[in-house]
Amino acid sequence: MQNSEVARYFEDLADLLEIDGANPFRIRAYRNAARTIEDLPASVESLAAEGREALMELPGIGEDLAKKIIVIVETGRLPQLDELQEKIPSGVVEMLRIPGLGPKKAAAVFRELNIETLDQLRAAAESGEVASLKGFGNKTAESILKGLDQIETSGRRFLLADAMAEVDEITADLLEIPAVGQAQPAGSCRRRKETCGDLDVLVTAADSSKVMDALAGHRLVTDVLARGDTKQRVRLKSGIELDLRVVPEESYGAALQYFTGSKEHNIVIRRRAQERGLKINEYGVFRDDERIAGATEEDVYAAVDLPWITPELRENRGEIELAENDKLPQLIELADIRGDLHMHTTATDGAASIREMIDAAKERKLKYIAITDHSKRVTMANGLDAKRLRKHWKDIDKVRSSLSGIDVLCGIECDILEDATLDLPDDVLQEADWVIAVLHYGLNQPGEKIMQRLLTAIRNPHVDMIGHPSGRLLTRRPGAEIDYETLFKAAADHGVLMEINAHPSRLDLDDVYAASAKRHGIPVVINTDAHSTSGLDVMQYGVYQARRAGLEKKDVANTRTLKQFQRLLRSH
DNA sequence: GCCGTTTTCGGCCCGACTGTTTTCAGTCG
Repeated sequence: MQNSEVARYFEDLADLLEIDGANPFRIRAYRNAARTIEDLPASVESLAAEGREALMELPGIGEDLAKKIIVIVETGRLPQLDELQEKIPSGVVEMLRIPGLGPKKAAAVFRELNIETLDQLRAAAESGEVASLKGFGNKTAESILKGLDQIETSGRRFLLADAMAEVDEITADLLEIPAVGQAQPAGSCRRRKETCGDLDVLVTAADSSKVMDALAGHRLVTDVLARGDTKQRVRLKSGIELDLRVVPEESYGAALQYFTGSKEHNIVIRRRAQERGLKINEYGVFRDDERIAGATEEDVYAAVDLPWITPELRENRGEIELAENDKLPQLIELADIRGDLHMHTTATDGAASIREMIDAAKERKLKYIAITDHSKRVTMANGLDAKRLRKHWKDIDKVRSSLSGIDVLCGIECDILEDATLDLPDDVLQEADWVIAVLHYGLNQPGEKIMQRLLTAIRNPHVDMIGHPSGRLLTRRPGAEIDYETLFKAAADHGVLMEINAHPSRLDLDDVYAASAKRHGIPVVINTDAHSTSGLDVMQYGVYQARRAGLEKKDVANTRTLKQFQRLLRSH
């Protein structure tokens, strides 16, 4: 059973308990547990097999939750969840997705009006029944109707690359306003999380109404959802929502820290403040009523005896302990990248020729690249069979011999077929400078079969790297069911590298598993998987993901010179 | 439900905005 499945039980239980009016701290305990399990690099199922004590080592998992996890893993059910689902119809849980309608109101329409589905809710909102409930009114009914329309289209998450493009444009435009001092994006976007649910922008301004007017009239904005003295919420044309916060200069650092999150990181930071007799809010760090810090983030962290922590690490996954012991990693930067070892040309589904890709790589100051077109199984992309591949390599060789300033490897992105064989014979793979093995098809196969395929590839002596290991496409489809512990152990044994695919829809390995690969001593390679010259520009997103995983320059193989890289390949 | 260099009980981060309210509950981030 996948960790995310186990986590789902506790998320669902927490939702139901909220509607049921349970103790909020108990609900939080379930949500914390869900998150811990979700973020766990190891398989919670195998941990459960070791017994209760092993599970209780995990933060936020006590005796009761450990028992529940074992029950879930062994039976596929959770009795408490079954009972509550019996009591509360699934339609009532769905109501929580309506903005402005939380567990209390969902419970009210269910209990008072016997409403069990979203359709019934719509009818009751239209008839005025909802508005007549105590604590409800016409505005609430209207907002429910609007929310019902909205959840059909939104509620989704957005790719980091798309979110950043929008929030950066808006931030730059706000900075043009004379009344604005500082401005920058915060939230998950600033933490470079692979997807963002909404956008946050923080500004300092003498007159907040001028800033809010400007935002309301911005070309990307369609609706103003809420507006107060310091906070405004708008919806963009793309459907994503954006929060604007206006704060005074002396609070800018505290607000930036606060609105960058993550929530989990901030809870721990605030607890540290409490332990020191301090209080942190978005206006500053206070001892009693006296502000002792707040203008910069550095000051806020210093107030709780910590060095500044880079936003990418702020997930409460151990960064605070590292900061405390002065062990924060020196994270990799884009400028550290020397090579790009995954890209396509017109030989298969790329838009640019060999020569164009090489020139574009040189423009981007890359010292070496690998051309890695598809193998024949990818018919849609005009994948290469042995004969065409050998001809392609000859073409590459011709171009590279006439060029200086960049090294070019003759590579291949070879499919791992559904029957766990490779799409090209060994004698062909042997001739390659660089072999990436990947899953493209049959991603829904059972975990065992998937692992058999990956392990076959890893054991093949010609395979150098597993590309986009899970095959996921963010916001569109989940990845294959992979046992990462087994995968990484095998890769470490056979000297096979792991990719962080930098394409904004992939970012695969993800942050949690990239960190795990590092712990297994496996060098990670960050590649663009470019299908055009501009596709080479997504390297930045792969670097963000690597930073979120805590990777340093030395952990990423393509920060080395080509000679060092090839030595690593042979020795590893 | 978890957790403990003040605690095995009694805490658990903190504030803005909205709508329905005459002082606050619910929701959200």
